[in-house]
Amino acid sequence: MEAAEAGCPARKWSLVKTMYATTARRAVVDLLKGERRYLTASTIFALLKRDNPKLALSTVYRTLETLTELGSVSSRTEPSGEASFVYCNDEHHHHAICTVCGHVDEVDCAAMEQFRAALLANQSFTLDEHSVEFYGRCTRCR
Amino acid sequence: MEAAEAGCPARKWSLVKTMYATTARRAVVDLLKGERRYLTASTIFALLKRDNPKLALSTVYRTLETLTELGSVSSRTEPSGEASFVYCNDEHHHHAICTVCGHVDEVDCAAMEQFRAALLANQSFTLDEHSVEFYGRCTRCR
DNA sequence: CTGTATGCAAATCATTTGCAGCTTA
DNA sequence: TAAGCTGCAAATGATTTGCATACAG
Repeated sequence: MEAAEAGCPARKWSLVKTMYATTARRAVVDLLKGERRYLTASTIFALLKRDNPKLALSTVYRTLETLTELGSVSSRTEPSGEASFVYCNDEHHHHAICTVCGHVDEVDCAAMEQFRAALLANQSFTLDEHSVEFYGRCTRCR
Repeated sequence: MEAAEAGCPARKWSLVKTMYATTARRAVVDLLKGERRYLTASTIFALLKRDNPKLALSTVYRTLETLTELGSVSSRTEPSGEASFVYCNDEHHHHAICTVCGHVDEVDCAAMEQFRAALLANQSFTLDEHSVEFYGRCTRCR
């Protein structure tokens, strides 16, 4: 573990050569775009297995890794320790997660600027990046 | 994976019966209190192994689990997938992590209230819990 | 065709667990 | 002493990897 980059959300772009629009990839993306909530690799695998009987779990993992590098997918770690993934555009990385249905919305956080100023003033901490997750109830579940 | 509790930071208190103040536990707590930065179980194990040659990695894991339940320790997941832990008091759960030295400070976030109001007004999201991590440079590393 | 992606099975690796012996209160 | 710990080694379980085959462009 590197202290200097203790989990700071890295934005890495592989030197993408060519990206084949394969059946498996389309399936994963379509599913995630439709769900809009965090799903584990095995859940995704199970859901897609129906229509793609010969799909392999390793392919799901490889696809999720690729999508994450591209910034189309964001991941988190469930309390159980498993990784889970949501579809999201590359710009936003602040999520409002419904504790009832699991629905994930992206959040606009202009207010974060105030935090940055307060942090610097109060404890001389220069804010560079932040990782935020909000838990609550979405419109439908209130 | 449970959608309804998609990683919402649970605060669980085991029905603590008796807690023996063993050598291993004291060692782990002392180390974490001194470091104040996220350390993985194996790093902790390696550091303590010096003075406690017969310490077992499984004991470190069990101790960290206990401390987490008690609220004395908070954990996160490194990009590598390993879990890492910091000492912290039970009250605060907002960390300012230095991207240079890894030092973890606790953050007072009264400003979060403004977020709550904005979220509700802008996208009808009722904020219950939030998990926040700030990355930046601490006083010493600026 | 040629570079990629996939399936399958085997390999990793962090974390957990069973159990007999050792400690703490 | 008795209820809790610990070490050790074996068991788990998620994620990764090697490789021969199947596709996409």
